This record gives sequence, C-alpha cells and structure tokens, in this order.
Amino acid sequence: MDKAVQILSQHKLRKTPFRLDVLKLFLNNSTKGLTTHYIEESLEDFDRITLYRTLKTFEKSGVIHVAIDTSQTTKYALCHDDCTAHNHLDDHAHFLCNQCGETYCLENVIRPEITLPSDYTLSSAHLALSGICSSCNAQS
Amino acid sequence: MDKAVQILSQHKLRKTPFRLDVLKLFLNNSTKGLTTHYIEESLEDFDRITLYRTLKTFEKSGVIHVAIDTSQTTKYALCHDDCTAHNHLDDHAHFLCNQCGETYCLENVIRPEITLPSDYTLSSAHLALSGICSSCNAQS
DNA sequence: CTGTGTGCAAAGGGTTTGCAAGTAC
DNA sequence: GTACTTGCAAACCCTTTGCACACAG
Repeated sequence: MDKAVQILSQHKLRKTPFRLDVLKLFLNNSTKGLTTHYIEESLEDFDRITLYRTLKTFEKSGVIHVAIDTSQTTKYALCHDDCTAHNHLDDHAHFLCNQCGETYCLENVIRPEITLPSDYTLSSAHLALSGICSSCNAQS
Repeated sequence: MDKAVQILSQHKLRKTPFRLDVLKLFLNNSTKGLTTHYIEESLEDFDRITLYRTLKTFEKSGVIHVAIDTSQTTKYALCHDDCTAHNHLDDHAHFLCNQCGETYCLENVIRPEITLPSDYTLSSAHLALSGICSSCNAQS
C-alpha cells in the first residue's frame, strides 16, 4: 500500500507524479521541518513555481503545516493523519538545532497549560524551541 | 527625561534623528510587535534601506527583538531594559490576533517548564500564540 | 577630525500571477 | 471532455550590498 497515494486520496487531491514525489520526501522525513531549499535539492527534475503551488495546496488541504521555529526561513512539516483543511492539529513543539540547522517536530513535547490575560481567546499555540539536537550532541 | 535618548545611550548607539524617530515608535507601542510595513506608514520621511539597517542595528544591540508569532511576517518588538547584545531576555509569549492582525507581547505569559527528549539541549523557547485579542473580543 | 550613519542605485532571493499546453479523472 | 495541474515568463516584494556624502561625538 502506498502511503503517499493514500494521503492524497484522503484529502481529495489529484495524484500527479510531482505531488507524489514531494509527498514521499515528507514521508521520508516525517519528524523534520523541510525548507524549500532542501526540497529543491532533493528533487531530480522540478519546477520551482510548481513546487510553491504544491506546497500551498498541501498546506491548505491539511497535508503539511508551516513549522513555527526561531529561524526566519519557512519550513514545512507533515501533518498528523487527522489534520483537515481548516483544522490543523499541529500544536506540538518545533525544535531548531542551532548547530545543524534542522527543525524537528517534537510530538511528545505538547503544549503546556497556558493562562492568558482576560478577554483573550486562544485558538492555537506553538512552542518554538532552539538549542542543540541529540545527534549534534552525540558528535561532540 | 527622554526615554529614547536614554535607551540609545545605554546601548552605546549614536543618537541620530532617524533612530530616535524609530525608537519612539516602539516606545509608543511597547507591548506590540511592529511590522516594517507599519513602521514605514508611521514615519513621515524615511528611507527604507536605512530603516532596515536601523532595525538590524537595534536588534544586534538588544534594543528590539524579533517577535516569533504564527504570522509569516517579521515583527519587531521592544526589548526589556535588561536585554543586551548577546543576551536577549525575550522569552515571553507573543500573541497574534487573527482578527486585527496585531501581535502582542504578553509579558506575564512566561515560558512553562519544558521537558525535552534526552540529549536535546535547550537554549531558548518562544511561545507563539494566536486567537482573538481583548480589544477585538470587546467589539463583538 | 574620525568613524559611523545616511541616502541612492543596483542587485539578490523568495514568492506570486498570467496564460497556454498538458493531464487526471 | 472538463476541470485541475504544470511549465514558462514575467513581475512583485522584501531585503541586502556598494559607495559617496553627511553628520555625531
């Protein structure tokens, strides 16, 4: 069973070769946030404009989400199975490694209880962490 | 006593008219994150390039910091008095209002205790919240 | 006076839009 | 066949760099 095909079907998106390639890239890096730069380097034969449109389509459909981290570069990461177009369930933390530059989705670091000032209504919370990741720590 | 002059002195920056204008803008919006777009609209007579350089200088000196929020636009906010060049003490939360688009610094919503997977070293944590702010809630 | 800041021009990088041709369903 | 997707060109916006002039200290 092809996971990529399944995801596109699930989100009612056409299964074009390009979309499948991009999606497989995310599936192979399911715990990381990917920059467009990285995606471009990983794709054999690509058109940058089509890539931007594909990412936007994926994001709108709930296939991927923008990973909020402390870098100023936009990073995209695979959504959970249960994300839909208007209900992104990506409240887990994103960790930017200051050494290797990778952004990791830390599924287990969930949003802690937050107390807002009165009259503020909370709809989403993202924890943007930075430091040194486990693999960089292991090398030193 | 002029607060703007004082801040520039404190950070050993030259007190040019332009810098004072920009800094006053931040002082008048001390709890908000400002976009370059907003700053440009607020300044009478400005050069965009100089503005970018001023913001970068302020950031490096610890006068302002980049406010991490869920918008994809860079926003700058005034630092605490005790921020220095290499020690930004801006671990408070940033709240993006989905209605008015304002970003608020919530000084009282501090970073909660975070438990990272083993071998991860934490150096900074930013809480990026979104929802509806108090003034928008009041109007509905 | 000296080193820093400013203003202008130009360039760079990321991202979006328009449109014709191609393709999934 | 029809609606959506792709690929190319061009444009757009934000941001940076280089350099001569102006100005703060």
